[in-house]
Parts: sequence; structure tokens; C-alpha cells
Amino acid sequence: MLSKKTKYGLKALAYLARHEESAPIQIQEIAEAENISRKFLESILLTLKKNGFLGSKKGKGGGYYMLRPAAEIPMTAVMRVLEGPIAMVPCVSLNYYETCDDCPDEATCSVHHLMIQVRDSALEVYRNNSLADIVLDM
Amino acid sequence: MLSKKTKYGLKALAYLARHEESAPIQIQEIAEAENISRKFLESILLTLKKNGFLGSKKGKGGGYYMLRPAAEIPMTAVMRVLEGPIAMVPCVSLNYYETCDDCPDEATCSVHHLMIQVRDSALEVYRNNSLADIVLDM
DNA sequence: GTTAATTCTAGTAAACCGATAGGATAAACA
DNA sequence: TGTTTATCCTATCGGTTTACTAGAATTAAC
Repeated sequence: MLSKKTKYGLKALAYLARHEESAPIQIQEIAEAENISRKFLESILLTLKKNGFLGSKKGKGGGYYMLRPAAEIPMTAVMRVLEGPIAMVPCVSLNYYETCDDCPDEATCSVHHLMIQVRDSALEVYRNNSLADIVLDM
Repeated sequence: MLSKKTKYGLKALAYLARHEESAPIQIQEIAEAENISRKFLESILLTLKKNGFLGSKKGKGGGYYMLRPAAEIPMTAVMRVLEGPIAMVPCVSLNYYETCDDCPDEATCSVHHLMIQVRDSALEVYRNNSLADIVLDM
């Protein structure tokens, strides 16, 4: 299941991408437009900033804004920052690999093989979509 | 992330499918072979039984066994019982549909469109695999 | 009727999630 | 320079889920 953090983060990014040209946009405005708890959204935007997706300005007239054009932001990157690994099991994760302690051999593990297929199919979707692609969907 | 319940359930099903011909197999044997906590596995096998995947026999010489050939068991069915909805968001779930309370219109929701793609790609994988397919992977 | 297995009902510790509180910091502007 | 307006940061909290355990009831074989 997608966490609310990810869902809200995606909506906020889409909102900001839709207003790419304008002055910085305040948390409050996004929160109201997208029906998101203000304080929760605050923390989400902060992590998006720390990960290089957003810039911010403090003080009057401040707010958040896109650092790069939405078309240059692959959904793989966004999903990894918001939701974490794309793989459903650490032993098939490209970026967060971990061995299973219960499994003696990945090569003979039936779960492993299935989950590689699931991971690859999800990756293909995310690689084929940039942030701009999901914004245009309206 | 895949829950341990699902992971263990898949491994247990694969183990039982690999011994389809033999007499009922006891929880203890599967637990030891697959490194699963006995009591936890117990509850997992019970739900697999209640959902029509397994049969059981009590008493001496009892245990669990497959009710149908593994090739006739689609992974979609297994995953839905063990892990729940395949969709990452209720508003794109085929079997567990729910509206989002924060979202005014699915048609204009950028998350919605992306998640439909992800759901479809996962569905394709699960539909193309039966339990027999993941057992043969060794 | 004893033994060996599943079945069932509870319960629990730890982790995670969604959300909130409150102050620190920084910028704009008068 | 001081007030306002915004982000930044830390900490916390209630609720839910997860992974697992205890222990007794039930059923079948011998």
C-alpha cells in the first residue's frame, strides 16, 4: 500500500510543477488545494527539498518551488525518496539490497524469482514516466 | 514491502506443491525446512486452508496438503489472500475499491493514473504465473 | 484411552504511520 | 531596528499493524 506521505508528496509535486513559472508557493496554499494536513505536508516538502527536488525561500513571499523542469524528474527517483525501495523484498532491491536471513540460497528461492519480475515491471512504469507525464494527465 | 506472512505463505505453498504426491505434511516439517517460526506458520496455513488452497488432516499422520494441482492456482489468487489488494491505492483496486476522501475527482488525479499503470503491470506478472511456475524455478 | 496432530482464542512487544506542537531561524519590509 | 511571515527542526503521541507466542480445545489414529 502506498503511504499517505507518498501520495501527498506526489500531489504536492504535481501542484508545484503545474505552477512552475510562478513565485514560490506556500505550504498553506498547497495544503488547502490538495486537502492535506498542513503540518504533515510541511515535513514532506522538507524531505523533498533535502533530496534536491525542491528549493525554498523563507520569510514573506517565501515558499517552495521546483528546482528542475518536471520533465527531467523521473518517477523512479521520486518514488525512491518518498516511498523507499521499489522492490517488495530487500533481496531483489537494486538500491537497498539486503540478504534474507531465513533463505539459504536466492537462486533456489521461489519468492525471489517472482519478486524480481514484479520489481522489473514496476520499474518499467516508473522509468517511462516523468513528473511532467503525471501532471499532464488531467 | 512484502509482509513476512506472505513470504512464508509462498514458501510453504511451494514446499507443499513440491511434495504434492506424498502424505500430509506437518507444520513442523515445513517450518524447519523453510526456517519459519512454527507457531506463526501455523496461523498462515490456517488462513490458506480457510481460503481453499489447502486441505488438512488432524491427528497422527495428519498435516497439510494441496487441494488442487499447483498449475491451476494463479498467483493473483494467492497474493490477494496473503498480501491483500494488489493495487497500491484503494481507488485503483479491482477487488477492494474505495474512494479517496481527499480527492475530489479521480479523473484529474495524477496519482490515480500512475497507480493504475503500476497495478496493471503487477497484475500481468501475477496472471502469467501459477504456483507451479514459481515452484519450477529451482 | 493415549498419543499426535490441527484448530482456535487471546494476547503482546515492537515497529510504523499519520499527525501535531512549539520553538528556532531567516527573510522581507516598514 | 522591529514586526511580520514564512520555512526549519525536534520531539512527541495515539492508533494501527506486524510478527510472534501461549495455551487449551478438538479431532483422528492406533
